[in-house]
Amino acid sequence: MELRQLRSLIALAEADFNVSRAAMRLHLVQPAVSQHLKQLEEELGIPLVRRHGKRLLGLTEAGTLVLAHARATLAGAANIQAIGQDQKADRAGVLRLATTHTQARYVLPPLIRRFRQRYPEVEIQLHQGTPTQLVDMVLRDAVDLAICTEAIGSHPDLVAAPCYRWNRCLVAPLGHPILELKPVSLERLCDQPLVTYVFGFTGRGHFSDAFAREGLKPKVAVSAADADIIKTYVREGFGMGVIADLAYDPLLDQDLGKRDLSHLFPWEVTRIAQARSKYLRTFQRDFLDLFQSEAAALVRERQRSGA
Amino acid sequence: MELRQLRSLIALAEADFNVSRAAMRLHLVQPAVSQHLKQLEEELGIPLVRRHGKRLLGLTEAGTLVLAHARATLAGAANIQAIGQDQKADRAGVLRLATTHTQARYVLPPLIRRFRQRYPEVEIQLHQGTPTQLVDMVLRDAVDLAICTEAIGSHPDLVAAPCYRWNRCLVAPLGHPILELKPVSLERLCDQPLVTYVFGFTGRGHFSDAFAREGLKPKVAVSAADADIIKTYVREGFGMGVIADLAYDPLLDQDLGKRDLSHLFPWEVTRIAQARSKYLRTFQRDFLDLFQSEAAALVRERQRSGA
DNA sequence: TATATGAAATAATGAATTCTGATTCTTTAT
DNA sequence: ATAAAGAATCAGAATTCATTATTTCATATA
Repeated sequence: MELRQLRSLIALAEADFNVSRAAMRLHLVQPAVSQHLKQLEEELGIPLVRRHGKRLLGLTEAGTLVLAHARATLAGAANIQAIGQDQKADRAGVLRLATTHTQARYVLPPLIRRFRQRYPEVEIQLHQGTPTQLVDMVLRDAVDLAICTEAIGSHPDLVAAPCYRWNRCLVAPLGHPILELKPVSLERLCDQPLVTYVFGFTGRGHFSDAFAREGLKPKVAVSAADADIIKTYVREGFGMGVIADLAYDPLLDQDLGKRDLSHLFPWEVTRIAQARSKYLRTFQRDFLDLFQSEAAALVRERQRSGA
Repeated sequence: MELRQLRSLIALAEADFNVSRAAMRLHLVQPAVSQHLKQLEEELGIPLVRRHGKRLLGLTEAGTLVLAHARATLAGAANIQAIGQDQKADRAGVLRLATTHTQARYVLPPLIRRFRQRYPEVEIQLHQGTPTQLVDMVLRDAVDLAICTEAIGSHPDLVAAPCYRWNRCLVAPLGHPILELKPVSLERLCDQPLVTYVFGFTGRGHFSDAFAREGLKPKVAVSAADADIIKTYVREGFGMGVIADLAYDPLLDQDLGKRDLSHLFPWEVTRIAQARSKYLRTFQRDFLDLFQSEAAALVRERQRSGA
């Protein structure tokens, strides 16, 4: 068994089992990938992909298993490469982060700035996805670190460190009656249409639960994956917005009023996670430390000033 | 980077950095291994082994890191091979168990017998070691499963399933006064010299703790790694023996009297553990299940009848 | 149904690699 | 100082690998 054969299998899976396309990605030629797959199947003695004649359709059951372990194996090889780079005190490299929109937009920028000052030669890649996708990305070693609020923390192959907590706030166009209401209650939130996050995103689970527990049903007019879109629809008059408190920008959102809602919903904890078996390069670990300490301070500061 | 280079590095470490010997183990010739190491160091750009002229002395710091990840990487490759074997419904293979003496001698035999009936073509390897060594063996993928009482269960890269609990009993030559004493107490155990397990073995930690908590200090005359040796010294009159209740054999130990001590010491839990990222072949998983269910029954039965 | 097209397998070639055996060079032990 | 053990070096043979060219096949289209 050779690493290149495993690479071909993975490329194949990521290219929808189009051999030519997989070969392109690997900077190889189509017959090479065909041969790798053939060799692998011959050595293992079992078919890894389902076929119809010459066309590859997908993985067999065994193939799925093998693919997972092929990923783990190559991740091991990548770790070794990383150790080499690291020990050479090479300050160049790539930092692949996966986050949700809220983090990328409202929390990360000042931290990335500081990080870039320290490591100007490191390329920063920001990947986005739903919390579930983020977890998947770290596990598949498609990214180095995931910053995420939900679905993380429990998986046995992840190591997750808590960073800071946040809650929701209500935003509405200035002059909107809800802004005058002294204590905003869950009932009042049900009076008028809401604009908030789509399911599976940024604490939407706990949001819905809070209403369900009281037997209430909010009228969600529009739901979106990120706060910018939500604010846009709020400005357009579709309803009151419920977004993460982090996502209210005192400067840019002066035309929107804000009410804290932390007495109505549970606090969410944002964590930063890595794959357990991942070797983090020095600058990657530095980013993790930076994020854990500075993000916490930053968010606390912002929550105090904005409240 | 090639898998064979990683194999050479590992063989090197396991052959005390004697290149020729490492090559032998790999069925290669000395220059091949030399080259692998050189290639690896060149690709990574860092020295992996410390040298004195041409002699290799040991790993550098980076080398230690790389070695660990090399093991993980090859374990991944081995997993893939195992999947292949398994899916071919190949009933042959190797089951590598690591246990302490007590398990191998008093618990495993009937289970191994049953397992062999089911899988006559599987070779069973019984490795022995201290609990710490056992953990190390599973983590290094030197064995498939470890059966062990201490030091296991907490490590994040292990999955451990509890199987049964046991406690200690006292053994002494027939006619020994302690055998007549109604309730044996910790104080009485301190009256005369004891023969029991060496430290780091089979619950010796909890054994010593129990005395320490009462401010007592037992007179341990002889300590040994396994119950057979302990019983031998008891027969020779060196003192009273304290061994695992499992290790008293009603047939072979008729010349020794037995007293239960489970009111004096905490129960120990024996677990069976595998590396988290390990793919277990069907027969290996079957053994695990067999052990978990049947060993529990067997031990309960033996504890009842012997008590 | 016949045909065209896109895609995978096959085959042959040439380049690169990997292992080996012989040899030289060093270190360590006597 | 000498012998012995062990590691690096080098050249050659064997193998492997990726490539191009070609054939075979599946699917879409007329």
